[in-house]
Amino acid sequence: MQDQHIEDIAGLLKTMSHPIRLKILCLLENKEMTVGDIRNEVKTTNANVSQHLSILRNQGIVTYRKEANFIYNRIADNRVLELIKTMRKLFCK
Amino acid sequence: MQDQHIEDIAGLLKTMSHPIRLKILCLLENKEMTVGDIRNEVKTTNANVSQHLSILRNQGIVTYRKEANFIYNRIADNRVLELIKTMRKLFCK
DNA sequence: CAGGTGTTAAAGTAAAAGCTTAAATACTAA
DNA sequence: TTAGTATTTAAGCTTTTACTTTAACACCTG
Repeated sequence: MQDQHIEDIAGLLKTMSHPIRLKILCLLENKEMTVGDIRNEVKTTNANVSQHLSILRNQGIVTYRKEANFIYNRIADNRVLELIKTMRKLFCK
Repeated sequence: MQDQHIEDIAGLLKTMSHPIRLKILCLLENKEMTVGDIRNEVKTTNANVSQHLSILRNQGIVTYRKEANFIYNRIADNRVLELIKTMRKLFCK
């Protein structure tokens, strides 16, 4: 594996390696959610959820659409969805 | 996915998310290597490689055997091997 | 426009991670 | 035992990460 791939994948894993962010990704696996929706599932503040979403967006993992004054977040990268599925298969038995 | 699984997987990803550690895991994919072997591939100090190996061992990802005054490291968890293969398929095109 | 809701941004602090250096340990071989 | 090689440990320092709080911004509705 080339060093550039190593760097890229390490960056992705780092982004995914925070429990709150990983949980957000799992929550978004099959649906869109707003910041408020997510905050109801992950016990922390709105601001904190927003900060974690910002990290996920910067990494290109999550994107969103605006509607009224809600922002609906969803996973933007199908490879990440595949990766999550693989991890569930391997580690959730 | 249960919260405990989220925590566990996040911990695993965190361990794998450092470029040096991820590279070590890729190097160990098909063979055993000593600290010195690894240090030749990863440009850093012996002590630093040893510290990263210690983290990988504590996580249960890497194990080792002693022979003379060399220590041969190898991957201990087949699920991690699977995960690396999946990542290569998804992200190294 | 004014008030309310949802989201983001900025600043500060505390905790964790990572690297370097130097010393310590473990083993081999002369 | 002594010297040499391989690896580990510990301490110190710097950088990064994470959370909290507060203020700001965006959009809707009356």
